[in-house]
Amino acid sequence: MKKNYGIQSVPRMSEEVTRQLIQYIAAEKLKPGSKLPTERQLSERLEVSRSSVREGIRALEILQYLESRQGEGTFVSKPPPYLIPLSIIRKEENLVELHKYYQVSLLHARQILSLGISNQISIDQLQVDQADFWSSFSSLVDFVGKQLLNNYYLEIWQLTNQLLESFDFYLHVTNRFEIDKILEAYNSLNYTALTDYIQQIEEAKIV
Amino acid sequence: MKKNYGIQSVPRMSEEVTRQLIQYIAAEKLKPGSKLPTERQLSERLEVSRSSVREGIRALEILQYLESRQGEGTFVSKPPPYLIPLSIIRKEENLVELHKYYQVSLLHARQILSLGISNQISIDQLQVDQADFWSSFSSLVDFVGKQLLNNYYLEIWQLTNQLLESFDFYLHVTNRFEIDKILEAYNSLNYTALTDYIQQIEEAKIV
DNA sequence: GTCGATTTGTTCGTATGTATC
DNA sequence: TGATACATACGAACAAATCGA
Repeated sequence: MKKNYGIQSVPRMSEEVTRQLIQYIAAEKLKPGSKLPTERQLSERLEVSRSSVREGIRALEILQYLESRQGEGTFVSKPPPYLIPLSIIRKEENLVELHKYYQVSLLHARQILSLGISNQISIDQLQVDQADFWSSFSSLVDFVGKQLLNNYYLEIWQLTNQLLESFDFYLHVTNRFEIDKILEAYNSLNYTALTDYIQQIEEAKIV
Repeated sequence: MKKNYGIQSVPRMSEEVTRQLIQYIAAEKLKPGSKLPTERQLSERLEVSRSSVREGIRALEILQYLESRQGEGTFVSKPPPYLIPLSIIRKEENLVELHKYYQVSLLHARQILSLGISNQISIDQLQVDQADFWSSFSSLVDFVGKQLLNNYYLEIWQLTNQLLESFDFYLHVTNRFEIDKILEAYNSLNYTALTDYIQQIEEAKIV
């Protein structure tokens, strides 16, 4: 009885290839322009078919991380994109790197809430859990973000926030914040108070 | 002498598949959770091999746009991600959609320049073309952004800016802006003047 | 300029694992 | 339990592009 534990039942070969490729490039410190082993070599080393290797490469290619040219080979084209899905990264926690996501996340949270105020989006119907700041903050941003015309702010925020959560990053934020202060600033349309508080959040100590 | 300048000489089948899939989903107005035709059906309809179909699906899967489950099928998992590379989109200009990118782009430009000021990043060495506002503005953001610790701001900005440029979006911005005002505000560390001006840029008329 | 080796691009056939009924 | 539908995976073969001798 082998069932779906958690995310994915059976890891896909092509996904494994993607992971290995990222790891390989990092380990070998390959710069943009560097050539990767041929598909056949990768196929042998990783002990998967060439089809699977190709699928793995194709995924990294749409992220503009790799580029393969017929008759030449496959090359590293850019530094690893910030948007590599959770399922692929799964490396050790890197607080320095995660802190960058934290900043990007808060930038968008601030933007979403600011626009929420200026567009007079009411949050009366929102239920928040006073006890857990980050979960209630997430609910707030999510709630407001979904009602904005520009959905990209929310998308980037969700992406970064999701990543931070999955790595339990918020546990490393030692400062205690209060969701009430944010809700109060929001409801009283106090833009400066809101941004100031988010500024404080951004400057929190990470341990 | 035919060289590969720019994009790509011959479009790849798998890339064509990704394009078609995006188009198909949009045309059929498929919601998250909707099932796509089977790989074999797609293979027949698009007249490509199953391998190519799979490669195309794999690319959209890492963007978390599709999700395929063995024994079940392939499903739409999320609305089209904002980060779909230029080579794939290539649809008609959609000013409404592009305007969202414009907003995201300016959000990051503002953040980059603000951090540039507070980190006292000098722009004395920067050469700008006074005549073309957007090209000089790009140079500025790029120049400052590269010197920040957090490279994700720059990455998102580059992504959106690149897309806007490729669709000649800036030609639709009728207002005339002056790069000097921005440079002056930046050099005099006048944070509010800077953000105010960028605010004006964001509110520009698009025709 | 041609030839041959290398490498990615593409296809097809086959077998297997998984989910649903 | 069995049957069906579907994705997963492999390997062989050939096409097309690139590069160097």
